[in-house]
Amino acid sequence: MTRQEARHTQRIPLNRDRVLRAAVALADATGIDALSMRRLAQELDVVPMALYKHVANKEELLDGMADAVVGEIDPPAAGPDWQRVVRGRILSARRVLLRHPWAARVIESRTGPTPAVLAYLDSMAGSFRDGGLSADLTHHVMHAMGSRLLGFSQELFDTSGPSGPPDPGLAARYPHIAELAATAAHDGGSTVGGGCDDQFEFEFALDLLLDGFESLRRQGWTSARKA
Amino acid sequence: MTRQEARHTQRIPLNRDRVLRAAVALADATGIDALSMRRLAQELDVVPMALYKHVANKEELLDGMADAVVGEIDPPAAGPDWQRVVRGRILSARRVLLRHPWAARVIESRTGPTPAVLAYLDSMAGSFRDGGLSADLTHHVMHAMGSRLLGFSQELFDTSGPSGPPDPGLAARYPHIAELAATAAHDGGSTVGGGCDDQFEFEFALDLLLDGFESLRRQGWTSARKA
DNA sequence: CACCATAGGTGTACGGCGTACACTCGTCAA
DNA sequence: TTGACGAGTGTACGCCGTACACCTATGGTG
Repeated sequence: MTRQEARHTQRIPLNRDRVLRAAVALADATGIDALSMRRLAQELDVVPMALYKHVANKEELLDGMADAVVGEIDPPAAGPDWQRVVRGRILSARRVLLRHPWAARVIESRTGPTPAVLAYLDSMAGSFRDGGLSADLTHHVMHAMGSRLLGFSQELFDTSGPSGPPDPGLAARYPHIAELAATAAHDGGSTVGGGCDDQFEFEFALDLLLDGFESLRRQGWTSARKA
Repeated sequence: MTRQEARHTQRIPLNRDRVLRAAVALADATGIDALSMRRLAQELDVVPMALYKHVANKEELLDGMADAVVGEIDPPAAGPDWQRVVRGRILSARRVLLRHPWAARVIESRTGPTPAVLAYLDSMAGSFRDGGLSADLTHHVMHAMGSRLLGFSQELFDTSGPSGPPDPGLAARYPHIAELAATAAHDGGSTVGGGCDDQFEFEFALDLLLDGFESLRRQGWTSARKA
């Protein structure tokens, strides 16, 4: 077998899809900060510049990765109860985001919305409208949800991790936070170590918002502002 | 005047505070992406490595910048109505964040909470507790607020910018979004161009959440979960 | 068949980044 | 006088994204 034949048989040609797949896998495995064009090329057994035949630049690569992730979200389930429909889909989005922890930051960093995100938001707006919310209310509701629509928990800092024993000095400086941490500590649930039950917190906020929206819908809320 | 005297008189010695101040100013002026150690050093008329006598590395510089910004938030006003107190402080935080548009991303990207952020959160937790919310409820409420506590609007994409005339093809592909954009377009308010009234949207979501919290407080809500 | 345009992969190179490390030099205590 | 020390310097290394010129196999056209 000549070298050319060997190369011929073993090497499937690159294409945009394979590049994006590999990028997502690499980000999953090593984190978004470790994702460089050079590293990705190496993973694909190719010289870095080869990637540029399939994506214009790194920004476009990130766009494609964001779209790939958003495309993993389940389609909306049918049903008469709009809160259930929306809730279910958002929790699906959250599961996707948990599979790809880097994705939240990437999606947020896109300057404009990518097609898949637009499609998702459009479909989500449709769910609200189908549920009987006015266009006016739906608009503000979508804003109020913000990135929570895509399952971001948008915590201020990462509550996971080792966390270890609480710093005693910290309790003195930040008494209220210490008190909160104490209440969180002595209930079991899905939180084994020290942290909070992120899933509970997410659903708590989500349901609070959805209930608020439904209440506004029932009372025929309309934005009072006009020129 | 000798060269030494000239140097002596014109050059105030660097210190951590001056470095942080300059970094914030530079980020305000040119954006966070344009902030590099080299560029910052140049701004301070100093060689890049000089900065490392005052900050350990770039991450610590960003930590310091985050703390500086959070430190600009007004202290809590006193008052019997906890919703007013919290609301006022969050709107102050939002004003600060609008002055430093890069700050949201920087704060979010910190791996652990910085001291100023901790102090802010602690004080905020205190406001909830003073308002009569239980430690339990306060805990979940803080999570539900998430980064909104610091005034992040956490929109999915930037609604500012030129935006221009709406793409007609876009309306066909995303009919619900087009409908929402239409409702947003034909009301005046503080939105002159095409975009939404971000301040209205922010306060809408904020008040919805605060009202929800107060409602839970009144009905003596407690998290039902236990081991 | 000969030809050549084209698409995909290569190699080299540039400018920018964060920062390690060894240095100089002015100040000040002993 | 000396010697430690803190602040600023200079050089260098290994990353990064990517412009640009190049090679080469492929496939349509005369």
